[in-house]
Amino acid sequence: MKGRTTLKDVAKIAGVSIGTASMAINHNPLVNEETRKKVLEIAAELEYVPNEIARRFQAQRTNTIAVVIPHTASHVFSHPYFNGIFLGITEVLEKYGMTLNISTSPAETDEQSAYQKILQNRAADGVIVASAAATDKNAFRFAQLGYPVVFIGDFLEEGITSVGVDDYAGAFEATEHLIKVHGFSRLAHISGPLEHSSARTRLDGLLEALQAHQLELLPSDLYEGDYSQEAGYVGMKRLIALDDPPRAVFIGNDLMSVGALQALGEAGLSAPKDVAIVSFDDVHLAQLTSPPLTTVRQPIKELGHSAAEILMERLTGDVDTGSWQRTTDGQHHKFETKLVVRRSCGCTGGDS
Amino acid sequence: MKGRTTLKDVAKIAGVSIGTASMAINHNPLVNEETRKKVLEIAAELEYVPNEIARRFQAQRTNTIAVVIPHTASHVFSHPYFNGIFLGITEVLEKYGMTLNISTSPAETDEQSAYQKILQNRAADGVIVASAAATDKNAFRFAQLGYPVVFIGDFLEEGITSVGVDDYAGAFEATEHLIKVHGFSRLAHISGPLEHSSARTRLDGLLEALQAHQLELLPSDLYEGDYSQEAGYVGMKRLIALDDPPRAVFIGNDLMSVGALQALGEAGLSAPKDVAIVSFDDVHLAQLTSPPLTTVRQPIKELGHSAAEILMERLTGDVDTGSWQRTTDGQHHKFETKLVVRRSCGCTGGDS
DNA sequence: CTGAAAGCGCTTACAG
DNA sequence: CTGAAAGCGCTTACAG
Repeated sequence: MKGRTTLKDVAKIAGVSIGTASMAINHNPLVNEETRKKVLEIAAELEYVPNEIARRFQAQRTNTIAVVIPHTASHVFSHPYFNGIFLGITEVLEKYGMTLNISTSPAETDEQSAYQKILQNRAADGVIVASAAATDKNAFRFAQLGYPVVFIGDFLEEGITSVGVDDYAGAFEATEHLIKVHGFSRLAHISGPLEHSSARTRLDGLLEALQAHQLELLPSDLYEGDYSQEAGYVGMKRLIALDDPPRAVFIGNDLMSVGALQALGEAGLSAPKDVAIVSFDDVHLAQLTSPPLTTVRQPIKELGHSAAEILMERLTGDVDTGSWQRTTDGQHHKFETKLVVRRSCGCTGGDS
Repeated sequence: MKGRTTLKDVAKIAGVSIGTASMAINHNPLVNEETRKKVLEIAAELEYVPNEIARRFQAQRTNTIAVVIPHTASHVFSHPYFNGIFLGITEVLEKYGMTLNISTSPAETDEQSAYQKILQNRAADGVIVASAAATDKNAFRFAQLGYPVVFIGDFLEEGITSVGVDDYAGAFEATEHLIKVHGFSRLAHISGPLEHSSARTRLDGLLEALQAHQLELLPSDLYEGDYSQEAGYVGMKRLIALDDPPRAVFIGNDLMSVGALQALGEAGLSAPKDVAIVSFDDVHLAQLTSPPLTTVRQPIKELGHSAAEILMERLTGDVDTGSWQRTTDGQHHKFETKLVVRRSCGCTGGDS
């Protein structure tokens, strides 16, 4: 910190100019072998470490990728979904020597500020936006300002690159499983926040599957949650309090299913005996509940992975071509989902 | 990105010097009210955003705190413990407008590199080290280099500030619960990696509690794990394969208990009927297993919180006093633990 | 109250 | 192959 040795010190002692010292240290082939050796030697002796901030300033690059998640830190760090996202992103950033900057909001109602922090500082070379509402305009500002940006989720706007999952097919399959395998003719649904396209699309998949079997969703059988455990708890309480409670529920994510299971337990009920449950995500938790959850697996880590790869491609691609608008701009990558059958639906299957 | 408007642009159009423009934008009271207004107006018009990298360079501060965890990203993001740590840290950094930089290692055997990344770059104003082995010398380099650093865990070296938990008392209480409440006279233990002081200290607590009741730990009743679910699984398999398997196990953390429960299930056994289990951590998972875990609660989020607060205090304290070696240097903060009784130990208690 | 200058530590053309 | 200079965008003394 204090009096750190600088390039200037190294250069002086090595008896060369700062420029030469710089090139030596960066292994620029222009510099003479012997000179380089000497410089490196002195640098080692003085324990010289390049000042990264100065480098970044010089290069006008931060070597940082921001992940913007317009929710509170508490939300983000308690939802296993984001863990998977972070893991995927981190793995690729590590490869590129980049750093991850997680930007959350101080209050759930103040989603703006997660964006603001990045926009204000411009302290990132690129941005990944996750779990934003489809209606969230903030997200688009990054793109407008020329930031390389990749969305995780369904953003079908022009010119935006996104990676997502086939929520529709996943929900459809989950629904059909309850109808065709278990013979239910009435399904309830605890959804995520419907201004999120993931929640909306899962609902659509459910509705279509119902319709394909000439079934309908009763208005009282739909509870809109927010993907939290609490919401699943409340939602299930509501459903079982109905005069004629549903016997099968498709729940928008695993965390809500955990809450739903709790609500059942408290009411002296259990899944799948009283209520069959099919869920979405297949996070680690899904195997631990009792019964373990039948759930639509989405490749969460791969989402992060792929978002980061695409972003890095754009960042390095930009450097190569000098152009800011080429490459994958506006593409939508979609991963397949897969129903993992465990026991909450009434199957007696294994526990994989 | 490209042609961003700079202070110079603003200054020119506003018809003032760059210095004045700078002061105006930073609300320096020296500058005349009218001048400031004009500058601000022009700045808004041009959508001027200060270049944060330049600012950092100028101030030689990164506004970033590094959290160094010498494990792989995959380890870090799958252990709920770290979620709690991140949450606590993030909440305070948000308050100070600082950014979090999570530094992990590409390979579990390569713990060095988590440190290296920070050391090399110096791209952080301060460092929090978590989950380092007691033998891990790397950690001390930060302090040697004059970095403000706070350890999470038990680091009783001179001059190092740490925040930790009373592992000893927690383990002692857990052990006594099994002995005194449930009447066991033989306990097994699945520990964390014993080069980590948390694991070592929990083992010590167990041993002391046993000894206080004239009991001993059989060598074959100790399995050294690594805090992973897998380790708990393997450890429990080993224990139940003994000729005379133990009927009660103290397990070093909740994640291993999850694995242990799996092993029991596969063997057609269950807790607490066949084996009573008391665990450590009380992460979210602990409530979800069946049976829910009786476990020693440690205030994980508070650890992160407190580590970050201490660090920020030092960082801002340093600024105030201009001295780098004052304040909390070398203090050890210790949080209390508390046994949360659920059902894995054989109690029939509630589920809180 | 404001302008001109120096400087944070590096890298990168440009001469030589 | 190397040195001297310019410059990345800001802030902070220092004159005036």
